[in-house]
Amino acid sequence: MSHSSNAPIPPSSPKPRSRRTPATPPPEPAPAPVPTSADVARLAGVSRATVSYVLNNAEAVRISEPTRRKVREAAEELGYVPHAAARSLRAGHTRIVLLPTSHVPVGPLYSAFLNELQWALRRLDYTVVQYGSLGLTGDEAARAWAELRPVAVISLGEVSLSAHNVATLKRAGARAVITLGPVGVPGAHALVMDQAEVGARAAAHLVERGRNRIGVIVPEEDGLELFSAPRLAGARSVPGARTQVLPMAYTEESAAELAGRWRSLGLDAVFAYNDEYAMLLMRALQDEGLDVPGDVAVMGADDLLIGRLLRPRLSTVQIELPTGDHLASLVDRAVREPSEITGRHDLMSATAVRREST
Amino acid sequence: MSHSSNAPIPPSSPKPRSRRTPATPPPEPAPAPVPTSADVARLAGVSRATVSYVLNNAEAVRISEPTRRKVREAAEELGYVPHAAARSLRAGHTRIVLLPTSHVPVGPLYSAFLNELQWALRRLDYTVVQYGSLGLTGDEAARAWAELRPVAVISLGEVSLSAHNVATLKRAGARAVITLGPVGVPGAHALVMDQAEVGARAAAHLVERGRNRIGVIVPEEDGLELFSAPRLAGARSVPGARTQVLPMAYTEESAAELAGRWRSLGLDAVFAYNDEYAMLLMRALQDEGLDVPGDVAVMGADDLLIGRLLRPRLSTVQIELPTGDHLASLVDRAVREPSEITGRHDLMSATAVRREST
DNA sequence: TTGAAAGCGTTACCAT
DNA sequence: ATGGTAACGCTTTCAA
Repeated sequence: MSHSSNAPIPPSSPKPRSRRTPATPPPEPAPAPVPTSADVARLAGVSRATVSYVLNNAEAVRISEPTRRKVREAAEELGYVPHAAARSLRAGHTRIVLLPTSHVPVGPLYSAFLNELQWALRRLDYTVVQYGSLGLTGDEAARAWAELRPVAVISLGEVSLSAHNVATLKRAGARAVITLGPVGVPGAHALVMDQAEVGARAAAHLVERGRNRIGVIVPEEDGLELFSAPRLAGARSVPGARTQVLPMAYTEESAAELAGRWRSLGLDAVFAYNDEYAMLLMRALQDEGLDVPGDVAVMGADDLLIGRLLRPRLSTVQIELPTGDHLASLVDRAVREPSEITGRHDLMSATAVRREST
Repeated sequence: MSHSSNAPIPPSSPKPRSRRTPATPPPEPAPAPVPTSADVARLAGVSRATVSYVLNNAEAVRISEPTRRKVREAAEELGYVPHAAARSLRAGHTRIVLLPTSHVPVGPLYSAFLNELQWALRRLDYTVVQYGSLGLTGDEAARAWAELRPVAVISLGEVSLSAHNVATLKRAGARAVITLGPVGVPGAHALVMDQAEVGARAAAHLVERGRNRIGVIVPEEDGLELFSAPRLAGARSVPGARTQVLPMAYTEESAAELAGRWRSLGLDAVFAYNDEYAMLLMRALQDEGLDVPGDVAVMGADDLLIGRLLRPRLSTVQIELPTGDHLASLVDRAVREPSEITGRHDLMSATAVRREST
């Protein structure tokens, strides 16, 4: 186990030819080797330890000003940049927050939210790794994520994690595994954002307005079930509401097709996945000669700006989301003191907003 | 400024059998140590080398089936997951593609594009690291990115890189530094997506339709200058177009305010940043009693679906973007054979689409 | 067929 | 005030 690597090095010793792994014979243009702290040390005529101290502003040890300058200049000259992987290997932990991504944008509201979250995490000095997990099982995903040794994982529910998967991640060093989905996973911090409430508010509102034969628009696009399924379930759960599932793609054709057979459906209201789908369908219904809300009440969700620009103005479900900063600091707290935050935390609230379309 | 290593996270405490450095006395809840390949080897009664061979399906060496099973079972039992950082440290390179992010969503079109790109990269087995670079100078950003030793960097232009910065990244092992912005950086692969063309097409279309006093809507939101500035410049460059800059926020209030003083501006056309801003303004103008396109022609950009749902239907600039797959494979080629792809590649084309608003 | 050991780049202890 | 050195977890010759 003795690592007698580069033995006592005279400051003037010539630089070794090639330090790179000779895995493959250098094709032709020998790639210039990445400068290491050892290179800096050699150039500055000091030890690697000293380099580390200087560059990290270590306070435990005192380094003379001339030495500091020498080291800094050497680093500058070589264009030295420390190696994050080596550092975290040594440190025993990373600052990686892993964010699994579904492969379809789930709408402007959540895109903005996720974006905000990333920024907030970045501000707290975390490194956000976006990990696409298309079609991975819980086991596969957990393994793949664990390889990166993230200090935290924030899952929206793209993959359904078992308690065992959470355990795998924790054993790999994750101090916080957070689920944002409707369902809590045993062992994980559950920050509940239950989309079911959205559907429930919408349906309840429609029932209140005297409608009870409610069509529910479910996007045909893949990857949205995560949001659309709970919303549908929520709508179904409302007493007095007779719901009917209506798949629709986010295209004019699909909307026109649905609108074309609308009269035969015998519905007096519709709740769309979100305001965008609602707008699309409402336009198609109007083009079909139907009156909104006279013939059919239309309800959207997410309270997007476009809803207010339509005529009639779109009734919707307004969603109160935590700010990215808030969630980020929650994550940060969970990382610092894993035991502190636990159990379910409700983060989302939904309210029906009546405008003119219902 | 960021010393991610000196993070306020207590190092994992020592295992009873003392593999870890007993730096600090165990706080309280001794976190179980992360199992390593050595642990697997010990449990399976083989050497670490054998473990590596088995788990990586090494073909150079033949391991007996019983041994393989023993190793696999041991790994399973311990929930062993290899450590990506250690692996890439040893390997001398990573599969990280670094994607700097601006802190504001630049619109549905580009969000979707970036999302697609991430997926395509993921499919090619790259790890996408989203790196927020708010307010970093080129030097700072290059350093921070280089620490991760990404094999490729895809910059949209959030930070302006110098040739020196590109050199830093390459010296840190980046085989491809790709800029998607309008301007090429010396030393980088330039995949040009020049937003100026969008503005030029829009203005040219308006001039063709007999309008020449053109207002150009520029978002007040931060982080969009990256796109809006070139679009504005493009519009200005069109002969015969007299342009006027009109800052506007993406809110009803801002739009109403602008619409309120519209008649005093003496304009006969407007080109908005994108279809969303166009929709917002068009509604405000209509509410103000102005006729579109009679009193004022309205032109959007990005050819979003909503534009086709409006009345009058929104004229726009359709943008032909490369698919995420295409760009990903371009990146992949650049990584595999850095010399092959070089120089400027034009990736974007823009076409004016006349509907009813102009 | 398997094992011992070197080394990737870093940092932190313990000597000078 | 500095420098030697071990160790983080992994892969890969080289020997046995």
